[in-house]
Amino acid sequence: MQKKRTTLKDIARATGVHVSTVSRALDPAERKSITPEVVAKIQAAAERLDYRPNRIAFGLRTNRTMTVGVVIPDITNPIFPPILRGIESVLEPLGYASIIVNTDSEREREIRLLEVLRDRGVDGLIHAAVLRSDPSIAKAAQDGLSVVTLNRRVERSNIPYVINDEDMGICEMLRHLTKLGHRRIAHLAGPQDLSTGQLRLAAFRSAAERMSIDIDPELIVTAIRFDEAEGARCTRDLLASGHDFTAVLCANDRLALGCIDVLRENGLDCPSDISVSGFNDMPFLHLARPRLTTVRIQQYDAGITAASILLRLMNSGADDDIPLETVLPVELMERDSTGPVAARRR
Amino acid sequence: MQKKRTTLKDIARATGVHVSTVSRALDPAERKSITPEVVAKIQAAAERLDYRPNRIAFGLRTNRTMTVGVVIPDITNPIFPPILRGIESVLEPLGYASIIVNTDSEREREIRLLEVLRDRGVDGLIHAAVLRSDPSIAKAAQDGLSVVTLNRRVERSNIPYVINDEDMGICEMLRHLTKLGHRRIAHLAGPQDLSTGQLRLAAFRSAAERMSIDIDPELIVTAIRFDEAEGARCTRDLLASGHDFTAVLCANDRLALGCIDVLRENGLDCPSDISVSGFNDMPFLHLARPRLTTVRIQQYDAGITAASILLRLMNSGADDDIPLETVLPVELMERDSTGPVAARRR
DNA sequence: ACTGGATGTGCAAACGATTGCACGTTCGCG
DNA sequence: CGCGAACGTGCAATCGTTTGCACATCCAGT
Repeated sequence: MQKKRTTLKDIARATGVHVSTVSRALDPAERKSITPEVVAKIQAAAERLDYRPNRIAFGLRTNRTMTVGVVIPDITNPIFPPILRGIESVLEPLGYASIIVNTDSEREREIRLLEVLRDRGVDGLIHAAVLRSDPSIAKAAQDGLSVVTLNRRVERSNIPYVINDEDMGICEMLRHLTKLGHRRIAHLAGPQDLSTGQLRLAAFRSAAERMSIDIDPELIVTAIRFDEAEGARCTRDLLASGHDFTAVLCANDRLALGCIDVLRENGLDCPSDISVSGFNDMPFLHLARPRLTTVRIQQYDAGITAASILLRLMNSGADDDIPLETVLPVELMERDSTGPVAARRR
Repeated sequence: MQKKRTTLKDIARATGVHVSTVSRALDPAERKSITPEVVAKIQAAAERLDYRPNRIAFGLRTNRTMTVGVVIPDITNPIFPPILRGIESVLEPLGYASIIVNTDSEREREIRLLEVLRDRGVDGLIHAAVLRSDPSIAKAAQDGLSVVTLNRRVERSNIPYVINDEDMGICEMLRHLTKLGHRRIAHLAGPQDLSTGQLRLAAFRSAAERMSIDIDPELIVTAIRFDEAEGARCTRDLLASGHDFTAVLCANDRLALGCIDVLRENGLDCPSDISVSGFNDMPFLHLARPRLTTVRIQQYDAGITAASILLRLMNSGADDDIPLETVLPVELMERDSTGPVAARRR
């Protein structure tokens, strides 16, 4: 079907040398061991015949596919596209291609897709969908596959990871809320089987302690997914509990959006009645009203960083000391969804 | 580095048969030519040794990589993730992986990435970023590569394409606006080197003619990109022209968002002063206020359809008659950004 | 002039699978 | 009982590269 491509053999025939000589002449590293005129002749022929190396054959011989796998929960979640572009921006110029797979946060799916990627002989893996304890990925790393995790980390392993400064983000947000006079602050926590959810909850607790704010345990409710529906459900629970609160610090933006919707349904205005904050500053968030106060994380840079570390990992002589942990700075984005606590509720 | 995987040879050694026998026993199509007991023995060994076929070797031998390339302008544009999930939903279960590349609508980049994909020996290509006249992709198709284009089509070629019913969408939107009393309707057209931009403008013209609405040529302004900034610029031009209008029908949602911003800047309210409509109904649009009246296209289904056609193309005996054109239905979404024309402006 | 080390090129074996062909059994049928 | 077809398995080539090794050739040093 495909018009057949020219191979080393074709060039060898055209120039009257052996295919191994052609191979060497075309390889910058080996080129020096070949007479310059021969190299020139071969390069000319390669050019003329429009030679393009067969990556499949290369891969079979060298066991390097120049391909990396990227595992994410779901590409339709808008925080991932910028991350992918970040990854691509460092890997693509070096000749790597990436295969992106969506786990939908399902363990079965994740395991199967991991198999698929390994079957395809990826040289490395960027994993942005690991669970806190994730045997399959730990095993892959054990087997010698280069792995970096992104946004999340797998505990008790030496897999390098790139995360955001969750502590700082939560802490600044809490400070922001207290500065506005809030004391009864609810936390809409993320899934506890994900390190982001867990870290942000822990950060919330410790920051509250440091600032000596009493946290009513009933005001901490845990979502089982990071989405609007769960944000809505948790907020309903919060309201139903009867415990009073003037602000809700949410573990991510989507929970916050769901939260605001339910407040509105119940006749509560954000921010004049209740302040709500998010986390991530996801793309297109600027469309929402009120504009959400949130913590911006560096999505594109996270991709760049993870890819760079993966590169070092793949090329390391094992002597290379790769940083196990990279924490990216975050930034508080004060917008309209948080405001001073209403006088009557103080 | 990688712990080495078990190969056919290992199984052959373990079971005392020849590697070719192992190959056949493991291939459902060839299996019937082997004694059942032998098959059983081989399968058991394969199981025990955790055999996983090497796709690279398979690819080299058979010239099928079970990989498809997906070319899009930019993954951070939210209409693409659902499309990708649609594609994945049909291809992944069949063992295909996809390599996604972003062209940023740059011709150079597109050409280079196309090369990359061909070098990697993709079995087929779904291209959602073609230009109206796109020699490089036409050439690829000519060379025998299976190609389907999505959302756009390349003219004067027999490359199958999947598009939306732009005509119907524009027509219904226009009808909707006229029903609200609008007569002086501006069109914010998309880039004319993209088939969507061109088709929607043509649809606008012909629909207006059919409905006998006079279109002031000065009220048609053309964006050079499909983004908010261009929507803003064009709207400024529109206002500066001094020609009066009560509604702006935009060629896509992002143009509409930019348009509404500029109207607001100029003290004009949408929809009470001027109605604005979009196209695509992109994800997260529901966050915007006013909620944008737009035309919903079937993003996920478009991915499914394109992938299905690609499959037929890749497996066709060439006798198979593949539909050249597939037009997906669209749906008018009436929301808050369009309203009756103000009495004083009638 | 002879030895010895460069230096450049060719040879052939990998990598792990698929597949046309040949070979040796076994079985059915006349 | 014998012949040929059918059946099951093995052999070896092949896909396009890379790469360790052998083998010439040449030149310098003694």
